[in-house]
Amino acid sequence: MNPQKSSTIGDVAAEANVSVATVSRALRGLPNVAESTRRRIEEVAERLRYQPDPSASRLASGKSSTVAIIVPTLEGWYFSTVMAASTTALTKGGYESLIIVDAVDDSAGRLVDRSVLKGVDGVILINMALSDSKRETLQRSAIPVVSIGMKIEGFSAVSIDDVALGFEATSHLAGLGHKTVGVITGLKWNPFQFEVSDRRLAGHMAARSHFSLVKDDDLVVGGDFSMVGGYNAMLKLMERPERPSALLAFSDEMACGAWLAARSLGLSVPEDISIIGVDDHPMSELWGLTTIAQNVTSHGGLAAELLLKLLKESDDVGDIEVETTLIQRSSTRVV
Amino acid sequence: MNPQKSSTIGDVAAEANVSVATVSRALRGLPNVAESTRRRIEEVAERLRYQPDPSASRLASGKSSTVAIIVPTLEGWYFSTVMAASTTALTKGGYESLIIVDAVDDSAGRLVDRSVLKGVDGVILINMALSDSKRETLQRSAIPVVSIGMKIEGFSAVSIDDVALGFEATSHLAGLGHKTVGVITGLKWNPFQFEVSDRRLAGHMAARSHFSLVKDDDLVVGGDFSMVGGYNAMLKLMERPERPSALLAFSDEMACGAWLAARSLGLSVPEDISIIGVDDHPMSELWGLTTIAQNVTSHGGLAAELLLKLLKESDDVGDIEVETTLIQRSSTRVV
DNA sequence: AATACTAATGTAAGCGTTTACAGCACTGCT
DNA sequence: AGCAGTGCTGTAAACGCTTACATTAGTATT
Repeated sequence: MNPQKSSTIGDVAAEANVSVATVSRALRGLPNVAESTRRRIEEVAERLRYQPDPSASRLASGKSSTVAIIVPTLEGWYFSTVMAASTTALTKGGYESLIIVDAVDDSAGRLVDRSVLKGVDGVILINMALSDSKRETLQRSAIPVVSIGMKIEGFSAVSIDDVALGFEATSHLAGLGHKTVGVITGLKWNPFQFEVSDRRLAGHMAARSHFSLVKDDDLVVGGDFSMVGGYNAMLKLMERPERPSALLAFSDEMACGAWLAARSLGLSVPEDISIIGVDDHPMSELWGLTTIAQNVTSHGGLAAELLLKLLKESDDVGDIEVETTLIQRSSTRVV
Repeated sequence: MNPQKSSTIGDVAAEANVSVATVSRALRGLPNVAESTRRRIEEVAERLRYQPDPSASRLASGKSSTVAIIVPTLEGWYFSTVMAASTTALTKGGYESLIIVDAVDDSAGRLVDRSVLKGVDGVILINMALSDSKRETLQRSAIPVVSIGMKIEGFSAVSIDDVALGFEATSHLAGLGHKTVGVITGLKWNPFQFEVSDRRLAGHMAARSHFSLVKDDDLVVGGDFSMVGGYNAMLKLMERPERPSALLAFSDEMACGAWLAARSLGLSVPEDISIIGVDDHPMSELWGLTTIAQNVTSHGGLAAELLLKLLKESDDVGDIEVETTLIQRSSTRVV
């Protein structure tokens, strides 16, 4: 009936005829406890189904063994994949994952408001653009932070060279003879979070000049990193009198959405239009989509490991820049 | 330099010339504290940047304001979507979300092993089949649990009628005149987690008999709820001499993967084969995929709200069965 | 004016750990 | 025999809150 209070370290100590200190040491594998005592304590703990109370450990030790994973949204393949990878690595390292959705337009901001930061040992930021006040709060908290996908002053980061990526993708297209290339960016995605998209666009623009491509403004339209966004963006792009012969989408999901839009307009890929995406989403191979792979899973894992290292050694570990590679499949061809 | 110890409730109390008890009451909005005092305390707290230490609150109050969201995997649209919805609702309700990946093949099982359960006020299970020992552990912990997608004895659940779903999808196909319908299930998905897939299959089988459809065993092949899985399953299905004229895939992602496979074999949808999926994934509209919608987002939200209610009133709230609806688009047609 | 409430605040005992320090029983050395 | 060292264990003070209970002052009731 009464959900019988679960046993505490004291119960175990009493039952095993030792002090709580010894139980604490024994159960955590610390040295200086006789093998025989340890075994006895473990046996008692098992029998009593003793589980240390995390809150009490935290309060006493100051360590929570949990890290906050902060994301602007949970929607879309990118975020869930990175998060999954980070969580897995963190679990392996003995940490729990507290997930926090901190929409940027949420003016208050979960991050600043709540006392979450006092409850975690570290923070992983996934593609989070921080307002100054949030960055400051985070910095002042003095807990290790690693950012994924975006370099943020003062924190370690795992990222790619988005500018180079934009350039490379475009130059692939240019190399195939395309002069008019449309771009679907991620501008709409997050009002305060232009950065990734902007950098890729900067790379594209550089290539545009370098290869003397058509420079019209209406060749760039905003998506939101989703298939639906890509679909709609493509429709808009195709309203142009002179249709682009190639398309660069800043994510594979948008690229596939655009592909579907193209098809709905009666266009074939790559016969009528070449498409290149970014990510190397698992479905891209099925589509035969040419893309710039960025190994999203490893981003998440690397960041977690970086954080784990910071948590242990606490001296600053540098940034990691992950390589991207062009994977040429059948969605792009010479014009 | 020294990450200057952040201020405690004691600091605030001293600065405001009141006792810690009053500060505690004031900051938590409890009654019985004079407006003037409250304002003064709030002002001091603000100035000192005081944030209560969650571990200490938890230890003292016994409530952690966090709930564990337990999933077998984080991969795939379904899980990330449900999780996102739950997290959002929980945040709104003042709870943090601890995410726990408890792969079933992980014999030990995070759930049983670690003292996670002592650190949370509630649990949301997303499509988790529990071993008996895990269910027992959970039950013994006496904390509220709600299960999504699967009814589990002893816990509240938010789910759909998977058997009916399997029947309805099949009868839609049968109604269009199809006699040979292939099925892509989710068997491979999780070795211990056949249940959802099995129930849908049972519904399908019932319809198969009811409508006198072709009954060959090789009309049912296992996918893993992903596009890639659907693609491969479709390839396998099509090795059959007498090809099915219609396909039921237990998720939209698999359906689309199958669609791509069909195309790679030179088949058109729905001319050569009709396809129906399950979920109403956002991309399904773009494809024109006929599907049984199950409003995944609302599942996550409803479950969270159910849990919130349990957390408050603690009397047993019943189960919720969410409606599913057939959405007919252009991927199915008369044979 | 004495009594009974009520509202605001304070006191202090937990909550269940961790950990610095002390203590004790040996062993081995001089 | 005395002493230092070592290995194991116990004592007790934190950790930073919440909360039952006590106290005080002020107001209303008779």
